[in-house]
Amino acid sequence: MRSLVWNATDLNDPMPEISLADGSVRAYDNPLTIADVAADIGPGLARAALAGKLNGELVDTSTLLEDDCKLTIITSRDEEGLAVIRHSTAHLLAQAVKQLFPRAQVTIGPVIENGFYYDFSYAPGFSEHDLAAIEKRMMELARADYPVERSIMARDDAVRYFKNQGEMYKAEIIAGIPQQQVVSLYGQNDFVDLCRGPHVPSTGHLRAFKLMKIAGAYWRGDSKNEMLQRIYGTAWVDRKQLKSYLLQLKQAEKRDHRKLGKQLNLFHMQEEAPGMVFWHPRGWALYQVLQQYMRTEQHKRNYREINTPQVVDFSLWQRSGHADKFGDDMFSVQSEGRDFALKPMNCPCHVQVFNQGLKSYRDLPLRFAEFGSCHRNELSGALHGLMRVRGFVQDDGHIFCTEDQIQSEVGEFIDFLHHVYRELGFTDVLYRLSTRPENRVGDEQNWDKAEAALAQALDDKNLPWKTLQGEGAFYGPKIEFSLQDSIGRIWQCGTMQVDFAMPGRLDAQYVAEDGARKTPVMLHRALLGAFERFIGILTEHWEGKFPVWLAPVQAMVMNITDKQAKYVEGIENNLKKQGFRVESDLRNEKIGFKIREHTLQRIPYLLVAGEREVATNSIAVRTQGGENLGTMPVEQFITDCLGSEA
RNA sequence: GCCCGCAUAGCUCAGUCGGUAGAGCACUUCCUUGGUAAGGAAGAGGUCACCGGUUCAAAUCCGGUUGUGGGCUCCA
Repeated sequence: MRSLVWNATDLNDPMPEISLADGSVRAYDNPLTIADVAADIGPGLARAALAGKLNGELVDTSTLLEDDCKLTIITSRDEEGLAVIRHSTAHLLAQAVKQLFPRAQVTIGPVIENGFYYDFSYAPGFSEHDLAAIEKRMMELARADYPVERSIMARDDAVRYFKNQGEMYKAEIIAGIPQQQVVSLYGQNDFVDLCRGPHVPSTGHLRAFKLMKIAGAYWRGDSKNEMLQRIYGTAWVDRKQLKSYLLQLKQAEKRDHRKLGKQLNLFHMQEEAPGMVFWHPRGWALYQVLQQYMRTEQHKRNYREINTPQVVDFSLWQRSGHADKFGDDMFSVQSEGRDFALKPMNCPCHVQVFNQGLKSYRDLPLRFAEFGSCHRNELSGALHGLMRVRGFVQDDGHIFCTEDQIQSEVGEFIDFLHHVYRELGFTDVLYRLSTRPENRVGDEQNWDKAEAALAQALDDKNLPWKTLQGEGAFYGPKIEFSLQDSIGRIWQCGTMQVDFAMPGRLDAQYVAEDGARKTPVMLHRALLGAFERFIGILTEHWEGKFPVWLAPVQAMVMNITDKQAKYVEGIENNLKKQGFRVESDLRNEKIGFKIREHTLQRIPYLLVAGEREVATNSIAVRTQGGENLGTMPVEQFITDCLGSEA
């Protein structure tokens, strides 16, 4: 092998000429692999090379270079390198599992955020206690540094090969590939798996991984299929990165709203009411502030607040179409021989309000809002703290309008939502457009129109959005506005849904300009979604350190000795009269003790009154962060710290 | 609903090999009246989630139920 520095005159040279990422070009007198090129550049790179990017395509280092090409050597410093490591670690897991549990069948093992998983079919099932042994075997296999070798096979041969191995799931996957296609297999020691690749050159490159948890997962993601055993793992370039990731997870745990909810005494849940919340004084204060804030903001935007019944005869849900699709998930109430349901949503009730009195096109757009209390009997396994509950209150709203008004209404709504999210501290919003599902009502043209209207609205605002194919509601497509919790799970909060179907089903009409009766379009929308979920997200986002205007208790007033008790109560009452959320702590404890306690309770301002403050008719102000703002009269504290929003 | 964990005092958690339960904080009482992240002492507090089984004996082993945690599925 001979490497030459590129000479611009050799244009007809048959040797492979390789343009590298740094702009240099190398030519060789015979075909060679990416690993060879790496070795030619330097022994350090030869050791570090995990894969190559050949003309933009990610390939193995064993790939033979025969023609001129553009090549980037991928190492663990590249994002793609880490993905390759994770993918190869998934294979390592499968190899270890096959060695320890020969009867287990392999299925798929993709890379996910922070790691990978692998799904196995194994009738006796794995237990979390098995993970340690599997992980130990993985370490041994990695240390053995087996070369990872790629080979190809005709599709039908591959199907036969895996069937012979007893790997029925693999055979089924390969049988789904077009017949004329060849498939690639990757082998390491005694283990062979179907895979597109690429993979690390040898198992020794896998140095920092940890198996995290075990879960069930349906074959091909369908709950009608059998359940497989999924093992999740995390993998990193080195031990240091792994350690820092695990530490990060541990720290995120401290922000968990369930933990903070208990520590800050916001709410609790108990066995007698699974999935429903008992709000404590401080949690309810937060809830009420949030609700009042939303009420004010909606009022500014010409929403009319209404309120509709909790218990409604089943016949209404049948007419709306909800009983058909969600009947089993509704709480039912039998009384006086009639079947009622606890309302699972507010829209049919809003149509009832709309239907009272004849509406004119001049009334549109008509915007109804309700803090609507809803109950849904969610699957027990779906419940999750405040994020997924069975009883909740939506900041629901329905806009009745004409088709021509859709675009501007959706646009205004997005602005509204951004305003609210910004004031609550959220700037990272995920935008998704969920399109027509298989089970749906309404005709196709209306679905076309509705989906196009929503897409257009997102584009008009220049928002980065993704499509969720088939994820829309049964009556219309929706934009989902989602936020993330402390460990990155995505939760839908806001929504905007275009509905051409339900108004017609429930006989909503208005009189148009020409005197004809027409059916309005209905826009279902929520900004927070459910107060419960939003407060969960809000708590994790602020780590319980809410901004003053949201804080359940804005200030705690405390005395140094019993002699200042009266004075402190006076301050407390004064602030309360002005509408602030204030408490006092007159306990016979040292001031350091009280400061510690209320600081841990994340109270924004701690007000201390001792002899000096009483003498000067003032208070000493300390922030939650520990900053001493000095001594000042109450009036000054209000203007400087609380603002005037009480 | 499904898969895998977990459930001990108000909270956070110990509890070995099966031999009738322990700490810290919180709580109550007393002492202390102390100037910005834990002052001291004493006391009280548990049908070990619930139901059943094995055993001379179960917090501990086995089965079931409920709740809960992590996933899957679902999410009007």
